[in-house]
Amino acid sequence: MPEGHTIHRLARDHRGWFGGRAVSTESPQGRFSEGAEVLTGRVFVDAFAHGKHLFYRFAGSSDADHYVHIHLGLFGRFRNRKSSSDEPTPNVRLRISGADRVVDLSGPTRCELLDEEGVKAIRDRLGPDPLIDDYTHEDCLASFARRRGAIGSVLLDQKAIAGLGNIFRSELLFVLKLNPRTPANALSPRTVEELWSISREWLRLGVKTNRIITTLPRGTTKVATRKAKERTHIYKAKSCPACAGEVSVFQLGQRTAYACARCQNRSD
DNA sequence: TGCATATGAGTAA
DNA sequence: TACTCCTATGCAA
Repeated sequence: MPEGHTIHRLARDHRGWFGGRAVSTESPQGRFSEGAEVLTGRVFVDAFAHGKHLFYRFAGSSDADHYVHIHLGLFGRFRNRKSSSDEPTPNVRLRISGADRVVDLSGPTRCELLDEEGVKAIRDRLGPDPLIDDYTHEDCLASFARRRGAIGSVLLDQKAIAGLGNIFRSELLFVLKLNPRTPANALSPRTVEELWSISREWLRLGVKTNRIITTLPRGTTKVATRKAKERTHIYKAKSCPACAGEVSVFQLGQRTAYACARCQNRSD
């Protein structure tokens, strides 16, 4: 279930469970055996996220620190295990075992060992992440201004803004009443600021609740249990929740987009 | 039981 | 643009 909030939540959890202590690592599947061998027994210093990318930092002994870069892609997922005596399934790429926590990673698009330079190279390619406080709506505005594509495509482009995925894309455009084909560089500063601020709120709520909820009134923090269909407005909806009209389903930026042609007519 | 689908992105052409 | 990686889930049969 990887949009950015999932990754930031994983970073937070893993930092809390393993941070500052030596852990053991293994690759039951075998595809990260060399990495696991380098890392096992080392101190897990930190975990952090940028967009949908997860990074671990491991202490070097006499050498430089080691980093792990993980990207879940569409299929990757982490599972928590009770203890290291639980047999991993054969497709587990990486298992990390700490004093009282064990996590299994399966199906990632990327799971690789990097040095500090390597981490920097990846982060340099990523756009501003609404969950990272160093970035502001100004960064987002500057980024959008440089792009010619439709806002519906740009929202999925991790170089433009990092951490949003296909669900948040449709939901953001819906609440802003924006036509997905509006050029990103045509949006007013005010609209971009609003887009940034809503993204931040939704992603933060996502970190907290571990799910995507876009239907809470702005500023609300109390989350009532909601059925899946009530958590989003337009994504995969049959009809528009505002006008009851038909939802248009189309490909935009290589992915399926959902929008109401009647309500989302702003071009800014 | 089996198949379509999915919240992603790199690479080749 | 098309193809590839790779796994889990939900729903139809």
